[in-house]
Amino acid sequence: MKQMYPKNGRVILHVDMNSFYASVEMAYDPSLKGMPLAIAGNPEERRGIIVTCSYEARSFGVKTTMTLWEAKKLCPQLIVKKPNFDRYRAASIGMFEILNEYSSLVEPVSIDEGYIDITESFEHGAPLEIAETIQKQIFERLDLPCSIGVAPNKFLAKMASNMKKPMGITVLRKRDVPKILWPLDVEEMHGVGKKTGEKLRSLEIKTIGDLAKASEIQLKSTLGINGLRLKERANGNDRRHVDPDAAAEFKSIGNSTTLPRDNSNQQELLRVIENLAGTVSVRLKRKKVLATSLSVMIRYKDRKTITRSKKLANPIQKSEEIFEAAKQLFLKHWNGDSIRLLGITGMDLVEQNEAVKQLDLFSFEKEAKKEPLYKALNNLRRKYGSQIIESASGMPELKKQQENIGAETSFNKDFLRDLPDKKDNK
DNA sequence: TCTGGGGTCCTAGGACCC
DNA sequence: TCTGGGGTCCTAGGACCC
Repeated sequence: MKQMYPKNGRVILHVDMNSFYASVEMAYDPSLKGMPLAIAGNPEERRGIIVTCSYEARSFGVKTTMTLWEAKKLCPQLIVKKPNFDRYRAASIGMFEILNEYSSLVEPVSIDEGYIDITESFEHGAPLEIAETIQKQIFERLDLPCSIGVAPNKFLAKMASNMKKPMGITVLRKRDVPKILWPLDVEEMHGVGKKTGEKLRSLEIKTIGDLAKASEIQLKSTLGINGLRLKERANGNDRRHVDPDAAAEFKSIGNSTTLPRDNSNQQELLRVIENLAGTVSVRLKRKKVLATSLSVMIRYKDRKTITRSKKLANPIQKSEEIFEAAKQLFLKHWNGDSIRLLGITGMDLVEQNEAVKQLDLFSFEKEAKKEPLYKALNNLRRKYGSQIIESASGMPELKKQQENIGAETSFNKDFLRDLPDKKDNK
C-alpha cells in the first residue's frame, strides 16, 4: 500500500471520549440511553455543579460547570447521578488497551483522552483506516463513543478531534491549516483561555489566522515565550513527541473541599485540614511516594484564593506529619476571615524506596547547613582556604569556634570533603 | 442559591553562592 | 576594596485543561 504521509513526517491520532462519564453510565445502564443525563458532584449540596452531561441534556442548554439548580431550571426532567470513578477508571483502562493494540507509542493525557503515534503502524492500514477501526473497536467492545483527530502533530490532532462530535473522525493536514483553522476564533485554540484570549484581542488578534501572522515582538512583550509558542501552533507547527511515560508519574497529589458553609471557626477548620491530610496520606501511600513540599490552599468567602507552600526538611507521607505541616502553614497565613474552600497538596514527590536512601543525606545536609558549627567552619574556609580542615594549625581555631558556640556536633572527614571549596573558584 | 476538584506548566522575584 | 553578574533554589501565584 502506498504511504499517505511523507516519510519523515509523523502520523498522530488524538482520541477523545465523548461526554465520557455520562457515556459510561449509559453503557452500564442502557435504560439511560437517549435520556438527558448529567453527572454532578454532591447533587444535594450547594456545591453541586455539572461535571459532564449527555448530548440529550446539552440540547436543553445544559453545560459543564453549570450549577445544578441552573441546569434543572433549563431541563426539569434532567437525570442527575453522582460520579462513579471506579467505573470510569475501568472504562479508561479498556480504552487505552485498545489503543495499545495499534502502537506502543500511546500517551494518556487524562482519564478520557490520549495521543497515539501510528507512524510505524502501517501494517494496520492507512491512518484513516486505523482511526476508523479504533473508533469501531471502542464502540463495539466498550459501548462508548469517541472522536478522533488525525494529523501530523499533537496540536493539530487535538484541534481535529474537537471538530466533529460525537463519533467523528477528522483529518487535519498541515496544508488545510489556513482554510480550516485560521477562520476560527482565537479562543477556540487549545492553550488559549479567557485571559490569553483577552490579551490577544487587545492586540487586535481575533482569529487563529491573525495569531499566525502576528508580530512576534508584540506577542512576546504581552505573553512572553508562550506567545511565540502559540504563534507556532497557529501555523500548524508542534514538535512535541508522543511520550508514553509523560503521565506515568504524578508530580503532585492533593485534596481539596468546598465547606458545607463558609466558616471561620479555627477548631472546625483544623478538623477539615486533618481530614484532607488523611486523604492525601492514603493516596501518597497508594502511589508509594513521599512529598518533599507541601502547599495549602485557602479560598475565602469572596473567592479570593491564596496558596502557600513550604519545602520540608524531610519527605513525609504519614497522616499526622502532613496534618502537622499543613496546620503550621495554615495558621501562619490564614487572615482569620471566613473560608469557603480548603485544600492541601503534596508536591516534589519522591519514590518510597528512594526516599529511605535519600532521607539521611537529605536531612543531614539540610540540617547541617543550619548548624552554627557549619557556618563557623565555612567562615574559616573563606579565611584560610580548604586546607585548614586537615591542617594541624587550623584545629585549635576550629576547636575554639566550637567551644564559643557550644556545639557538640562532630564532623567526619567525608562530609568535610564535600563542603564547597571557595578558594578553588575564586 | 453562582461558579468543584483534580491536576500541569510557567514566570518572577528574592536569597544565596560563587 | 568595590562591584557586577550568572546560576540555582525556594516561594507565590497565574493560566490553563479536563
